[in-house]
Amino acid sequence: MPPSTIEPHLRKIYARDDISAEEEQVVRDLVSEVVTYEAHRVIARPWQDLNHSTLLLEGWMGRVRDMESGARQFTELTIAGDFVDLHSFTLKQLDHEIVTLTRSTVAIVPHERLKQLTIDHPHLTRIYWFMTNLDAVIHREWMVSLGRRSAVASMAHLFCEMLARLGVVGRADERGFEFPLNQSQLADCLGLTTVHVNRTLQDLRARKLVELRSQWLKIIDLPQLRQVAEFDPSYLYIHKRRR
Amino acid sequence: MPPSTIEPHLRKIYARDDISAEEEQVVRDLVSEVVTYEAHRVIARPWQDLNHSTLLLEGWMGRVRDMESGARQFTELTIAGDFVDLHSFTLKQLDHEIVTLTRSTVAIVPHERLKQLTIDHPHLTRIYWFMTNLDAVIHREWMVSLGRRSAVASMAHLFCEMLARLGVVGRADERGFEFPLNQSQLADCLGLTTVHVNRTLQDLRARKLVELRSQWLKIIDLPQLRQVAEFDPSYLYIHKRRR
DNA sequence: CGCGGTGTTGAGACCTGTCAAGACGTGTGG
DNA sequence: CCACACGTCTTGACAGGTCTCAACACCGCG
Repeated sequence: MPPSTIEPHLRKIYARDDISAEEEQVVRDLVSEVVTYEAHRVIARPWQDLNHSTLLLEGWMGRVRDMESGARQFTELTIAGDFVDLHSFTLKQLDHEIVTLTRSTVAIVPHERLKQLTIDHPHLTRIYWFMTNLDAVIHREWMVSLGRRSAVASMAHLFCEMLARLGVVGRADERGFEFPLNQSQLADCLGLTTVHVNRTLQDLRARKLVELRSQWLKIIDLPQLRQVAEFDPSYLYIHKRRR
Repeated sequence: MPPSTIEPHLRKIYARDDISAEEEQVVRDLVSEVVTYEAHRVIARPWQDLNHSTLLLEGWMGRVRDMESGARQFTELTIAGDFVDLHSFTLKQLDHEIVTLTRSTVAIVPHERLKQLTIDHPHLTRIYWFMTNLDAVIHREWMVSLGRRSAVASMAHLFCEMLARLGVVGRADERGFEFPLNQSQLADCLGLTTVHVNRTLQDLRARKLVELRSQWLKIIDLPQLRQVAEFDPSYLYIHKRRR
């Protein structure tokens, strides 16, 4: 496991904008403490009052909506460098759970410090505002998958998305990446059943696009995978632009 | 048609936080001009550079993702008082189209003024940041519909959502509201086909929950409708809280 | 060695999609 | 005032993707 530092978060920022050395220090000083959680823990429950946001340094976490029927829908997967719940700063309470998918190390960022940031650092404020807007962009892409893509295409799309996002923080290359979700969790991302996820995975494997074994996603034919997914990475806004 | 003013927007704000008289004036001064568009126009295309955001004063607009195959997915419906693309301020370009569903009057808000807002008015900045986070909350609710709800339930849920949101800006009561989408557009919101939307609408009508005729959604049995939808309005954050 | 979690398989049902045709309705032009 | 046209809504028959339920296999771990 790489050391748990704020570097991936800075890489995520620098992929979208430039910040000064002073601003970088402000970002580092947002963190009040660093905590490690075991895998499969619920870190925050819906409608609970929150006074800090959680920046994921290492591991995988997710946002899940639970339904009365027992059905679940993941609404986002978060990886090293992502804020898991930056939106809790303005929302104060979340509409979903925050869970760990693997053992995870996080940095705690008190909302009080974010509030001070909105007073003293308009540029960083715009960058963090951008980051939550980026979450919404990813949400929209998932909506397209859930609403309009076939099971194969949406699964392929998810793999392409994670490859691109993990690439930004140095956690993936074109051979593959660690993918810690089981088939049931994958089903809850894609709006499918476990059984169908299993068959879809076999389909992707039979087509010689990817293989998922023991938490590792092996990419066999990226160009074809992208084509099946109709994947266009533009929506991840991986380019610098003054915000 | 009610007069096109910024009042619905202020109502939307006041439903979530209080602002001072001075701040209210700042909000009013964000607007550089007011424009009216005909129905069924594309107002902004994906990846086009934008230097202003669009605040909807009157009418219905939407955000749509177009796919190569010709399939479409609406990702949000916007009504009087909503910013259609506040997120374009930090994104600079959008990942989707902006279209008018009805004749619409909008206020143009130059990004330059929003940038100045982030420098001079941290509280208003947090409120507008909240507003884009609210869009993301609605996105998550749609993801749940697209991924985990049946056709009947997600349609019922959409009607409940629009009732609640329109209520905030005084455009609906418990008898119903104007609903200008045709069945094909409704299908593109719900991730269904037109044919199935037609049958689902008949289902809701047979159950004596709602009737949709000539652009008017008549609500017959709201408690039952909510139950079918498993609708819980908390996610709309319709309560004041210091942001 | 047994156990719990996870992955795999089969058969059948069901929800939603596809395709195609026809009905309705409103505005327009002759 | 009628005829027509176009968009929209409706219907039927059938196909197909995904779900359900149940059983079984695999595997790491205590």
